[in-house]
Amino acid sequence: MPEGHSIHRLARQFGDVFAGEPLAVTSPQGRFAAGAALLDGRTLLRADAHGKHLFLRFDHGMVLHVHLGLYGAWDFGGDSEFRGASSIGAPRKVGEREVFDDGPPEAEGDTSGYAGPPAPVGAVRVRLIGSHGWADLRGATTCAAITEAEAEGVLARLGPDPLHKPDPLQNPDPRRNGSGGREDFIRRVLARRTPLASLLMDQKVIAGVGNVYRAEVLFRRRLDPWLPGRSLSAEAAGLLWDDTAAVMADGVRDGRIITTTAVFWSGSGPLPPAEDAHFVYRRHGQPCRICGTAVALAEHAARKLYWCPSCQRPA
DNA sequence: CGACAATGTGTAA
DNA sequence: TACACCTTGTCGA
Repeated sequence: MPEGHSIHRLARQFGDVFAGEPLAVTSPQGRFAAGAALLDGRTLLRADAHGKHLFLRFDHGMVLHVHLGLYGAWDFGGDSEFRGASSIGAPRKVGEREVFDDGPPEAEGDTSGYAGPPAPVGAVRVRLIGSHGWADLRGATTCAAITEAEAEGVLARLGPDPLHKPDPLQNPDPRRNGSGGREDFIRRVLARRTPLASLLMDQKVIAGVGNVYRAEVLFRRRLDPWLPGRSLSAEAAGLLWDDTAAVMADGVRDGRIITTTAVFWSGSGPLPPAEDAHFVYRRHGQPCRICGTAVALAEHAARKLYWCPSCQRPA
């Protein structure tokens, strides 16, 4: 259920909370037992996200590669120190649930210990345990212990990620840094007859966009989802990339997909409630927030596509 | 309690 | 295009 913004938050969370110390790695469900054994006791060096893929890099060169798919999720918990370092402070988000122990570790004056993870509920594919917290993974479509070379192979199959920093010093690979990615995206869109609705869901064209951002950014740019990519100007494609990057960066900050701020809430006040967070996604039959026309719904490549047939009509 | 949908992808037909 | 994957929340009987 998560789109790229959730995975970037998860990478930050793992880097903040689990990096730098040996981790106990197990597979309570058993399905990942062999992979867990390859990682157990190793120190996490860093956590990276590209699109919807998460890479946890360990000190012996192995990488835990996770893709949450449609309904995968991480649960986190730990002691007060874990909670203080946690970058996930907002209420529950899909794809990143938090469960904190309610016990009184502080009363015992012992911050190094915590009650520990709860007994596994359901199918916990992998469980990571550090000195201050734990993480449980369930329902992921991919969970594998791979080599760095294999991780490079995964990255090579992905297009540019708009959440990557455009700073070429931090991100020397032009294929992966934001500015090179923008040009790459424009090139790939203009080269194809494929409808924009399909191109935005193609992880080789732009990595990290899912069904919600797809619908929302096309609306925000007033683009007809059925337009062929090659019918766009380079400028229009560039603006589509820019708006996607901006709205996904908000998603990383907020822990939610909210695309209507700055339009209805002026951007500085409290965040809008869930029912007002989107322009068209899951608003089929309801009036468009701009023009009042009923939001349309179509099944496209086995996914639901929402758009405003009036606002998003070709000029 | 069962049916169904869900912010996704890979594989087979 | 269809289905498998395999989990959870929601809704209706």
